[in-house]
Amino acid sequence: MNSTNQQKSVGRPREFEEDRVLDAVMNTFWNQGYEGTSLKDLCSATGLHKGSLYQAFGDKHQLFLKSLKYYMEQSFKEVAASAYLHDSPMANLRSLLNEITTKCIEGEGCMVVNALVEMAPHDQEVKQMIDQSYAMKQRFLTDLIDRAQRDGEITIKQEPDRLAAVLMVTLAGLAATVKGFSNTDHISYVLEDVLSSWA
Amino acid sequence: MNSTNQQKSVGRPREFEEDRVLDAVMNTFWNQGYEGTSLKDLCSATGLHKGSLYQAFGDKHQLFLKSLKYYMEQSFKEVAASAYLHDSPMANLRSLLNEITTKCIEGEGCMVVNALVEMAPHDQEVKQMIDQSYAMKQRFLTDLIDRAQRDGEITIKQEPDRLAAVLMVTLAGLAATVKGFSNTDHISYVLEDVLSSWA
DNA sequence: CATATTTATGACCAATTGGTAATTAATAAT
DNA sequence: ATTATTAATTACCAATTGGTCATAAATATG
Repeated sequence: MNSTNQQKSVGRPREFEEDRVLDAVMNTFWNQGYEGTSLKDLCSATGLHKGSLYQAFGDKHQLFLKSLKYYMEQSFKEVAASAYLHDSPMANLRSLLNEITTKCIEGEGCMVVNALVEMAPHDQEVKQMIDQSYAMKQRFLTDLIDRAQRDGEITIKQEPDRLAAVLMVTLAGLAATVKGFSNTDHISYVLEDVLSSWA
Repeated sequence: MNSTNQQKSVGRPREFEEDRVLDAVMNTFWNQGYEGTSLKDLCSATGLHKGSLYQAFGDKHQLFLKSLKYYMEQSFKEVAASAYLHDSPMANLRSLLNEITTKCIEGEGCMVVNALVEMAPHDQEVKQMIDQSYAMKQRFLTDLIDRAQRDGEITIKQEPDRLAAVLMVTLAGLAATVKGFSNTDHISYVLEDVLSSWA
């Protein structure tokens, strides 16, 4: 295995980069949903024929799972960094929530929330993936809140994990709400307002 | 027009009650989504043939719009009453949010939030309907919050409409979150926690 | 009873769906 | 150069999709 992931192997070489394709697939599912996306859509988005798509990634459902996983990894990477910029846990929490809010507004929502609403009730695999990522994010927030409380920057007397649950629900709500409004001014203050009510 | 809505008219009489059908359609769209629901699904849910469905309600999209409108009316009726049970605005706000939370958990989500996530970005008519109902609910909450602030039961210094926006987003988040968890214990406290942080 | 009107039913339709398989092309190993 | 292996392309498939239409059935009117 080398750094460019182009290990020479027997047979005709791939003409596409897997991540480039996964990115296109992800974007298509992200803004059309699972049922709203046809294989034809995926082909025109990726430039591949469905035969190639199937051989490389499996059927539509597997393709969705892989693109969802890709989304989770990428978006977490993109966002988690903002939680380590400052010394104070509260400042880190603030900039994290700001970053998520910004990304959520720019991206017109969150693929995980889309999948949660459309698929989780009828798709055990999707449900499990979301469950896992939810638990991880919840722990991440709980930790930040806990430390902010010890620092005295959060004075409200409530269990950190319950406060984290409030943030998680609010963030999900943000991702949903954003899809209905062209003017997102009101919405962008919501997380700040929640946080400042804990001061 | 009479009270039973069974005005005798020329031609073969309908063999179904419009509201009964609309209710079945609503439930199907509610838990399968728009793209996830086929005409066959709607036929088996209502017991009608698609010819009848088309003649009575129009095509799939119109049928969705009508069932969404039906949902909005019914759910608002069901829930709004809990905001007039007590004298204190704060107590009314509390019981309203409790009622919504309970209904949301029982119904495994909210059809409006589902439609918001799945359709609003690509469907102008759905977007408008949701926009309207959102504005109305926001005003409803703003009014309650405003009066609770004047009563001194909400002490946090923030504009009522911004606090209402927080509640709206949190409620949307609740509707989304509920779809991923069989155990809804943690979630059921979220609205209470938000409210109590304003005390 | 005959007619006009509305509804229910089932046949029908072109287009699209997700998915498969056969063929051709490009590479590495021998 | 031949062969094995993998990928790209194309043709193909049954099933389902949303939607229409002709026909039969049920009622009110005359």
